Amino acid sequence: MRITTWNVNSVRLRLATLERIVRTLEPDVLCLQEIKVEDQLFPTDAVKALGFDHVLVHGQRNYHGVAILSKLPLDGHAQRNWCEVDHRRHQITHLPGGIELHNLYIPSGGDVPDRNVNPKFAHKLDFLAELATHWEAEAAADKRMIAVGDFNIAPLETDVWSHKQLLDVVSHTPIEVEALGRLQRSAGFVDAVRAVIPPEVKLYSWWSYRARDWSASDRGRRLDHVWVTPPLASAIRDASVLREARGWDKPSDHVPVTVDLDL
DNA sequence: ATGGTAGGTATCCTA
Repeated sequence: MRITTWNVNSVRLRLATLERIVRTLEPDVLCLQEIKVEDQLFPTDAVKALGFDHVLVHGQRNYHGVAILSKLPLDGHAQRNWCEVDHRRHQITHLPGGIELHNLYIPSGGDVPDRNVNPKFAHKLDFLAELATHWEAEAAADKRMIAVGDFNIAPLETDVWSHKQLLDVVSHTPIEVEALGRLQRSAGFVDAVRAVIPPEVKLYSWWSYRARDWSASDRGRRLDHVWVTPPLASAIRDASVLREARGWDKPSDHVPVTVDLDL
């Protein structure tokens, strides 16, 4: 099974790019974040025409929103809110074999990495903590689970273009990296991408729109992740980041991250 | 130290 996660940054504006990504990667399951559209206006017919018979949308107007497109049948559809904030950031379904799939858009956290002056940063940390507490309580490490999405944190030194220069930049601060670490430990998650591509190798999935030349400056961060619980760790076969998609017409600022599992 | 771009919406918010 091939699963891809991609922050699409407006699904309606990006349908041609979505089609090119599907033709290039041929994923069985494609998890989208930041669809920026409410459920009724999601282009369901267009994605079904790409071969995804099973479509689960958890959208909202203007901001956030997640969707799962699948060629495999999906069982159930749950949505979760964290921190009592009505943002559509988390949906859950089941893949064949009873595998629980989580599609996540973790809050970006604003500009100032101080929870006392920046409510968005506090929300990001609280979101991570509440989800970790939830997974710890249900002993999720024993379940067959996949968690994917835009986690908005680059945990490793090689996940950013400059570890030193980003230590005080939201997405790579020690407090965020620790919060993400607790979330990862909460269900014993294996970072499927780093299980394939060694942690020594620099690897990014996001480049700012603001760079004059994103590829030349290459100031990227690895914000998008695919994690699996221990019962699925031995199924990991391959992982890749479609860097070239950042250079296509009408790119998202994120590129797709793909993992192959032998289930 | 600063400002740079993009998307959706409404003339600003979020990333």
